Amino acid sequence: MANRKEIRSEETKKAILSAAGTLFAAKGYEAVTMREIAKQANCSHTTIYIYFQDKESLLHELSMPPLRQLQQQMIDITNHPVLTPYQKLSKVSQEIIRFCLTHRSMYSIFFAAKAARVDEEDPELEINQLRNSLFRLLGESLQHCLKITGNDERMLAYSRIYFYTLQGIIGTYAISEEPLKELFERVGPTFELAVQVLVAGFETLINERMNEQ
Amino acid sequence: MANRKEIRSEETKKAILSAAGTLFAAKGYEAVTMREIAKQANCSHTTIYIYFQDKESLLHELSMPPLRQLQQQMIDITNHPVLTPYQKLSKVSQEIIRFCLTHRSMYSIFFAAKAARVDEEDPELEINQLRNSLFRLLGESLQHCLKITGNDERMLAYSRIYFYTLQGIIGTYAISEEPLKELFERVGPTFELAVQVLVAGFETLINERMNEQ
Amino acid sequence: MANRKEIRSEETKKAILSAAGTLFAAKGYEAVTMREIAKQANCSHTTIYIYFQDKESLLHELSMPPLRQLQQQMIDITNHPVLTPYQKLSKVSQEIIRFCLTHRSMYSIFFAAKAARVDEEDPELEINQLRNSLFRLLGESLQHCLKITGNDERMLAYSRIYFYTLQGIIGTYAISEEPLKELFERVGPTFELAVQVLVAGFETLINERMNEQ
Amino acid sequence: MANRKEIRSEETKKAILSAAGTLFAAKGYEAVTMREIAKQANCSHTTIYIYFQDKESLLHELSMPPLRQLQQQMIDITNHPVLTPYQKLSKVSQEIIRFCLTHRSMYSIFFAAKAARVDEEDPELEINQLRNSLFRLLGESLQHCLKITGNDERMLAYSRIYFYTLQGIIGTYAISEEPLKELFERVGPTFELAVQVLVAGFETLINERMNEQ
DNA sequence: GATGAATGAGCGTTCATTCAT
DNA sequence: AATGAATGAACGCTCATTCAT
Repeated sequence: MANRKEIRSEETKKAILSAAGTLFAAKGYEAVTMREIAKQANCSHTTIYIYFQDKESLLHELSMPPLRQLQQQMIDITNHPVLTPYQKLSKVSQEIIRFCLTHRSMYSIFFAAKAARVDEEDPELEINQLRNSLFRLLGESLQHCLKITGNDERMLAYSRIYFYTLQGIIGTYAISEEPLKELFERVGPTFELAVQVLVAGFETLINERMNEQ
Repeated sequence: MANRKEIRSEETKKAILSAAGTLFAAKGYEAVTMREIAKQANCSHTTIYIYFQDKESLLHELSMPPLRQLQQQMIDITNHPVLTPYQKLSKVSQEIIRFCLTHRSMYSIFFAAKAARVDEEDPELEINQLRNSLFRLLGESLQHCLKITGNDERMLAYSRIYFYTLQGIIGTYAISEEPLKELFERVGPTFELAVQVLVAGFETLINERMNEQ
Repeated sequence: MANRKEIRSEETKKAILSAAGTLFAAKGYEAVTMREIAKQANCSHTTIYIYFQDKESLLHELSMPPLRQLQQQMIDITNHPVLTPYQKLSKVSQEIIRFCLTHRSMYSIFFAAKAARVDEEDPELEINQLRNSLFRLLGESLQHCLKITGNDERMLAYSRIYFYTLQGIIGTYAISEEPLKELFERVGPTFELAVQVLVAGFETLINERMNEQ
Repeated sequence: MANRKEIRSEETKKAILSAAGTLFAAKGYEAVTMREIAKQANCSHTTIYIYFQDKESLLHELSMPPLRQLQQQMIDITNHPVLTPYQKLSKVSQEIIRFCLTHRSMYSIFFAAKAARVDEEDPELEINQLRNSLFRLLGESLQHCLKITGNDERMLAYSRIYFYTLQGIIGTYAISEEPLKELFERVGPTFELAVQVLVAGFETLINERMNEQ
């Protein structure tokens, strides 16, 4: 029965993705071998090549669903009826941080400029679209929070600075082996404080500038 | 003439260092092979072993002199008789950023936690000492700027946040291929603005807290 | 058919073992490279790593079965109901010689003191156990033949001398390229004569000593 | 002055030979590198190639003088006016053993069949001549001791057996790291006993055979 | 669809040896 | 005569990938 086979096939693919995800997260992309993935997925290493073109494709495909999930979370927060703009920005930021540290090995795909492989087709475009969408959402969230209208250079600079700090938080802990839970207990409040500091700083500068004029 | 030989030899060594530096910066230490370095340095891969004990030594030798230079610059700025604490912090930060982006790949050596391998000897210790010294200098500079005395938890959190942003700036551009000069013309002012924002933010929070009490 | 594949696989493994055995015997373990073995086995050098963990494992796997066989032969001879002690000693000695010259290079594994690396695990232990067992069997055989009871210093010296001669026979011909059959036709009787000479010599000294007392 | 230079040159060569001798003896031929030899000889590793064609030549040249010395010792013992034939055989054997264990790494040159490199010229011949001479001296010494006249097959077999035991003694301890002095204190008497046993054995067989006839 | 067998390219490193001076 | 610089070949080994079934 074709149906039976399809189900079985889909299961294998999922097993591979799951194994790869776990291993990439645990040891980093480079340090994981195809045979390791195969062993954890309970299949032959050659089987992986039936479903995925190569190792990199695996990583790619692996990163799409959680990215989409993150996107949805960010949209949900953005559209939340009750939260204040600041709360939205803070929550969105926390989600991004949490996501990136949960998928340590993959975050490089969408945060690193290199990820944009230009020689690829639709799937490649999709990940770039997604990435751009996330950045836009974050930028808008910041903009709402700062109550700035228009997309002037100043806003661009603020967005960048905000992004730097986020990137720095993620980069600092992406390589650590500390379990996520402990990590957040230890420095999670500092992450929230960082948002507070940045927003306060932005506002101070905005006010100063208004007074100057 | 022995001189001629020595010059030639020195040139080869420099060519190797230069090639290694460029490649490490471009692709990261792990991803670069000795043969690649040799090809770029226009020599045999075995020649590298005449001048350097192994791949790691190459990286080490490559990173120590600029690190020492950076340390000196930071000390000079810190001890400057005229500059205000804020100016010192800003300048020190700019130097760190400039240094890390000049030596893109190597910054991982002292910014990445991994570098601190305790089972090594003096040379390894030296790099760790240097690193600690740099962090301390930066932390003190921030502390002076914020006029906080004592080393409480709040100061630690602020230091961390400050560090995140720096790390983020560096991480964001470390992988880009953009020439340093252009890069600084384009976003250098944003880096300065980032310091301004952070300091303003810290001060706002400090004041709020004082008013609360 | 899975069978077809299995057979092919088994053939490859055997080809590798055979090639390795021949080469080790001809040139000695250290002097043989994996690529040489592969070439002689008509496969890629990487293929060897499919069947054997590393070079040492190859040697190990190559030497265990014949060693076990030798042990069994020695036990069988020792327990033989009809043979005289002298005949047993002679036969046991011949088997050891024949074995070592059949597996020329590998004899170094258990005759060379180096083999006894204590930092290894079970497999390594097994080969050491085997070796000890062989030596014990040989020693006991000599002791029965000489009708010496107790394990005094004299017996130890005699055992050593007996062992030297055996080792000398093996060492002399281990490096020769002469086919085994021809070799035994040519000097096999001399090997038997050597046992005769040694036993006669031992007995003479034993008698002399008894008369002295 | 040519003389001055020649002396200096000769000194360098001697230094190299001395260094190589020490190192070969200590670590074995294969494990010693040309650079090591050069360092110990206080010269550049390229200098070695001025005096010796390659590494193997070094070993070769190194083995000639001690071999000649051994030959002289054996001749002296053989021609000794007072010693009995048995004493001569025993002494000659002890000298061979002592020599081989003193020059552990080199003994393979003249005891191993491989040493006879056929593609070489006079020097090669010399070492072979020497080797043959040593074997002849030993054989004659044994023959005198056994009082056998003529060179029949039986004598050849006895010579072989005697040689096996010597070879075995040397082979057994050539690979050990035990200092020579300790070694001889520990098992030197056993070496003498071996000669005793063999001679006694030979004599027993000779007598038996005479009685048979 | 799935797999075991097999491979070529490549890794860091070492070495004896040659070249230019 | 002597040397530092430089090299090619080779080492054991790993890996992602392809082939034949």
